[in-house]
Amino acid sequence: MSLDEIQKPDAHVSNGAADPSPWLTIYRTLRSEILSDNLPSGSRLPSEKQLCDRFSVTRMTVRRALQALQQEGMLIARKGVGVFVRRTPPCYQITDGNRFIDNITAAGDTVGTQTLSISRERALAEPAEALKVPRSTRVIVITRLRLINNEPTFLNCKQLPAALFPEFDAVYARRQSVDDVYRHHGIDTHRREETRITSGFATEEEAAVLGLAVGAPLLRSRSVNEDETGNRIEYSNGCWPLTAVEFVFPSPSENYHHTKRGGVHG
Amino acid sequence: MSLDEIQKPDAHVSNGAADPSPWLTIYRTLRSEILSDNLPSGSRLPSEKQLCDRFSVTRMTVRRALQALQQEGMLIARKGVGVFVRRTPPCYQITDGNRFIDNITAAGDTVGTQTLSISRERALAEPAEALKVPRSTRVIVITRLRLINNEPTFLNCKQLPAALFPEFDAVYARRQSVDDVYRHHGIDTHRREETRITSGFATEEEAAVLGLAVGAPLLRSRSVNEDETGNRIEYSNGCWPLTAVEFVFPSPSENYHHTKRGGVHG
DNA sequence: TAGTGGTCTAGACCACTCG
DNA sequence: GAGTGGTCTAGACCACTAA
Repeated sequence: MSLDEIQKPDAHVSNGAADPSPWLTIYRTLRSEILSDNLPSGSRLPSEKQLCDRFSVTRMTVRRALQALQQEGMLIARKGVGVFVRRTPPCYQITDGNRFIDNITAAGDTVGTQTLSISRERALAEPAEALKVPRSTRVIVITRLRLINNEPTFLNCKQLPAALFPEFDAVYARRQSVDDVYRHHGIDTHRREETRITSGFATEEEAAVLGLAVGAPLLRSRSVNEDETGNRIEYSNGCWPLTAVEFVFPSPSENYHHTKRGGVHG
Repeated sequence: MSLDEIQKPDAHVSNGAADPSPWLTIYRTLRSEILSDNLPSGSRLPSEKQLCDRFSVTRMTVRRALQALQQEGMLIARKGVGVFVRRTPPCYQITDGNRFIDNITAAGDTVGTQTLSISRERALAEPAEALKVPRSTRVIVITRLRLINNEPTFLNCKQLPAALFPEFDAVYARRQSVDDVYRHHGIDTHRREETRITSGFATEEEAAVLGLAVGAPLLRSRSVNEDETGNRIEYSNGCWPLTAVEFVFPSPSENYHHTKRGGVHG
């Protein structure tokens, strides 16, 4: 296998020979029409019935193609309404160590924020461990949806030890900025302590806010921030549509690995 | 997270036999049987026809459930043979900056390697840029499948500037170790310069070697290694089944971010 | 109320694998 | 040749949305 094949973005496409199967033809046709902006972002596709006529197949065959495109995040269906082009998937580069907003705006894109919920809860095992506080410590839980160029692109949920930020609500209500909350409480500087990348599949809620199909694959990021004295101040959990993001991690350290006899480096 | 968490909207009715929808019931049933090891890893499921009888539905309904489980990497179908449980998905932690093998063996797992191909090619634009060599420079392309506990888990393709490793084949043939090739050519130490995490969907080839369904979501990692003098010696491209891996990136730098008025930190 | 997508049925033919 | 999964047909009923 060549590297080209590893990098090939086309998933379902097999040999470029003649029509392998009707649904694959429909898949490829619609996909290229979306990518060529022939079906522009946000536009509504012809109804399934109309697509049946166009391609001379039954609904189940059309739906097979639509389902694959939904899984990839290119289409989103709304029951009783229609099927819509979700986005010509751009891929935003997120460089670890930079602020979210700097990553995006540096490329000329605009960032928006919707605060979905703010609540107080008792920390569960995992966030408690990450924040180095006892379980059931009171935490502020804030869920926000980040929009890039007005497209819902990143769903984020932060947990902050409540004791550290007694005036969270007032400050956040005024500025909608967690950074401002930090500053207000005397934290002028902080750093990312660790980032973890995993993945999964969209729950109903995630799918709804991100405009994805339920069960669509997601990239999940989890990180911990600490202030300059090493206090853990934030546990953050977020998810992206699979195709929407590329994480860039610069050189993790200046340590060199010594090659080992008989070892294998990956 | 998975489709398992889908809640039926009209679940207010108390009759215990309330079926949300047949395919979702089948999905959940099979999924729990796999996770509970009732259907052990590697075992063959009853044929679709048998599942139809068991659940009293038609094949299309059974297949709807099987398709979702294939997409998640829990099942893999082999035409003309049957449907098999792929794995009770473990999640391997890969910490950036460590060697591949150290990451895995530290947790007590075993690592194996299958060399799939070795060839010489001319560098395409992207690897050439990453390696800081002109396009069409001769590179050694080596594709390997890494097995963890005898399960194909990581597909990796490295590109090395051919001029730097004139005796690649002889050394690699002897030891099957890229590290040994480095040492043989006087490179005793090297470091990861950058790592990028993206994702995508399995091509036919990737699906075949990883035992996944075509189009199943993948995590892709791309990295560049350099020697102690800063020469780029390796461009590496790999992919994992979505649920098989968690990437851990420790504190990227000691630089602190100053909170910015009106800024938002993500 | 008309149109949409979500689901399901009961068949069918095919390519593939294996004994 | 028997059994398997992959695909497709031509219907059907439902829940949902919008005019």
